[in-house]
Amino acid sequence: MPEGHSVHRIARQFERHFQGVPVAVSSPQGRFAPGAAQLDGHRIVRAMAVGKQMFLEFDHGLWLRVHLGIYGAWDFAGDITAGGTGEASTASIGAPRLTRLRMSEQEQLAPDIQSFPPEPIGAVRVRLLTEAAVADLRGPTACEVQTADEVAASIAKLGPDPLEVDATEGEEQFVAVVGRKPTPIALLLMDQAVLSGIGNVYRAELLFRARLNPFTPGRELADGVVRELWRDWTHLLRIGVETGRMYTMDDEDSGEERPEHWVYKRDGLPCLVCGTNVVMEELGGRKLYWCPVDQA
DNA sequence: CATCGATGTTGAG
DNA sequence: TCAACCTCGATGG
Repeated sequence: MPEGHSVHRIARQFERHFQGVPVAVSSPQGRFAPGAAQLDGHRIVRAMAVGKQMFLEFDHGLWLRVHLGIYGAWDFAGDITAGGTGEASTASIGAPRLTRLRMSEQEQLAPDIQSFPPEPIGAVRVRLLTEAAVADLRGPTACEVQTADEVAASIAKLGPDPLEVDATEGEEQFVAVVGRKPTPIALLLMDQAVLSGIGNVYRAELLFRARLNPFTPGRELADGVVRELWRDWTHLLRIGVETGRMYTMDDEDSGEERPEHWVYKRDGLPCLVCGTNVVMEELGGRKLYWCPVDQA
């Protein structure tokens, strides 16, 4: 479920609380026991997010690759901080508070844990445990140990992630690929081999913000329009990573009663710009929302 | 309390 | 094209 911004935030949590210290790796559920044994006791030296995938590098050269899929989630607990760079630690001067934070497409604080480490809840595929913090992974689509070469191969299959690649190179690559595809732009934006990290919410919102017809073939779009899509995705992704929310309306301070999004999940409701009813259609097995007038 | 559907991807057919 | 993966909040009876 999470789109790219969440994965960057999760990687940030690992950098902040798990990097540089020995990590006990286990698989309470059992399904990942062999992989856990390969990593157990080593230190995490790097956490990297590329699109919707996260890669944790350990000090002996092996990596953990995780993709949350549609309902995977990380639960962090212990002496941890929640959220963005500017937020203060929850640890007080005295005993650390035992915060519990669930990170999936949404982030939510759960009631503090009573003892550390807490018992695993449900089917925990992998548990990463340090002296101060614990991370439990549940329901992922992918969770595997990789060599550095395998990591490189995984990343090579992915289109550019604006926060991971050189901005100019990423933009040029995206423009070049879109420019030769007959595929509807709505499908290209969701194609992780073309551009990394966009999911169904950001897809619909980016297309509306650009006032683009979702069915326009990539190669029929002017380069400038495609560049603007890249730049807007970069913009929205940055906001998402900093806030933990999928802000797409650029006016957080306007009325409290405003909808969260321009068109996503607003089929049958009036377009916020022109009043025409937003429509929904299945495309490539996913629901696509757009305004038939503003995005004609 | 049962059922549905989801911000995703893979792989079978 | 569609089921499977196997979680969990929202919805309805």
